[in-house]
Amino acid sequence: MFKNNEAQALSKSEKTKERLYEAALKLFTRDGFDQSSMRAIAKEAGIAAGASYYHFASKENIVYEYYLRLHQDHMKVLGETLSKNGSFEEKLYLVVKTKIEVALPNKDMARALYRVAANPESPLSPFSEENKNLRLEALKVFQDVVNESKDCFNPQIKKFLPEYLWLYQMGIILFWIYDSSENSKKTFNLIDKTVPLIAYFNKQIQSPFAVPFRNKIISTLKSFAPDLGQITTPKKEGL
Amino acid sequence: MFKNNEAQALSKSEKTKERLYEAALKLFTRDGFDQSSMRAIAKEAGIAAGASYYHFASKENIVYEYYLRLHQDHMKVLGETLSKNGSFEEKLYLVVKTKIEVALPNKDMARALYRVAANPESPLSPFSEENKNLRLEALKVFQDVVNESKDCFNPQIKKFLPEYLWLYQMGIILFWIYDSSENSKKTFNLIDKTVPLIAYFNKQIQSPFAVPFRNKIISTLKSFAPDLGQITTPKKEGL
DNA sequence: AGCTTTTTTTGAACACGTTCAAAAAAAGCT
DNA sequence: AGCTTTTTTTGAACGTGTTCAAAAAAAGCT
Repeated sequence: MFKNNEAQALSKSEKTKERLYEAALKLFTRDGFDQSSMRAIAKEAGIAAGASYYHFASKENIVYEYYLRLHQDHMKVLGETLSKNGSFEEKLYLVVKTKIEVALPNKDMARALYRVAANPESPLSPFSEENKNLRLEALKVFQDVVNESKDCFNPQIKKFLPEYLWLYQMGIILFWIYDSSENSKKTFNLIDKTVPLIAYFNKQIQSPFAVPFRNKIISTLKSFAPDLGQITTPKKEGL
Repeated sequence: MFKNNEAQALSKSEKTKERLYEAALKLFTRDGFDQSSMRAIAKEAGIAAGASYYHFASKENIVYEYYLRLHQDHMKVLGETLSKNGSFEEKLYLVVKTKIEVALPNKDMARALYRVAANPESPLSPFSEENKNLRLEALKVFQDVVNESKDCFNPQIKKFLPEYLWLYQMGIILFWIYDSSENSKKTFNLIDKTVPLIAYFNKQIQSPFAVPFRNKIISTLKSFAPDLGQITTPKKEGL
């Protein structure tokens, strides 16, 4: 039944899967997601169309694979450069900037991904139950940004901040997808401006003058924290 | 060539279109957007599948028709209740709340719409060139909210505020689409909390103490005003 | 009424994503 | 080696959104 270690047992299949993934990436990049058919991708990889579905559950799942690897690449880049000693602002800036930089080479894939993301019923949505683990993974980075920086945070805000920073990053990515400026200049400009704004806002809100405003914000944050560990998308909903 | 008034000339065709639209709405509501085939919709309307494409350019275009009517309904509701005399907060609250209320009966359509919205290449995207007019229409409401209220605004902020309020509304709708709470309770709760927050934030920022912060914000708003009259989505983009 | 032009409908066809029973290949076992 | 079981591939088939030439219906015109 169960043979030795799985990694080895699957290695033959993994090879074909890798070939398929690379063929898909090539065609997606060249012709776009919609314009690349599964038949063409399979042909490029040298297998029959039907075989693709042995390796990927769907066409969108190939994009999901891209999503996973993107995250891994991001982690790798951060592992090298995200030092333990930096301000909140510096760290947040680094995380979000590198996220875009890593995704940059294939905007079309990112677009396909966000089309899926916008469909709450899709199991590939970043908010779906199936993606809980990856979401929690991504959240860890922002927990690090908040907890391991030398800045001070209101304890209540500190609790929710990572989840909202994740949402902020989602917003930046969405902006980037729509951004047709040269080299995504506008997106990087937006990051350059909003990260300091967030940091500044956070500092200002610590002032005694800001107490009532801060309380309002805390109250709102509390009610609507994305609660990334618990989000589930409705399978069906009547009327 | 051109006969009398167009409205009358098209009336026969419009009738079939209306039948088709209602059949689509019925099936979408009952079975969902993806689960309703064009063949089934056409059958329900009593015509051949091919004929549907004489009336609607695509399946998604039916959703777009829904989008248009939603806006008209919203305008109708606002026309009755959005008085010229109200605070910024009251007006903003009314606009956003009624927007959701009008859309409420068919969340599935709204979901299908936002799936399209997330695809910048789609001509149906709310950011696309083709939708410029509708976008400007929607913007007018927020211009009214800002200009016709008795509140004071920093002149520079006043200039960009309507476009950002439109984005805010987009965000609320996106939240609503994911919101599976009973009667969309959570979404209304979010509106209840964020509208006062926006109003309060706006008031606070007028204080002399807030000058440096305000300037930072104005600078950012300036650079990234959505500029809703000029957005165009890229047809294709290399690499 | 008869002829022409325009508008609307039809149904077969296309390419697509996906499924699946059957075949082939590989691995495991004695 | 031969047999069994598992893994992987195949290619035909399904239902889908959409297109299009041809047919039908309607409208316009004299």
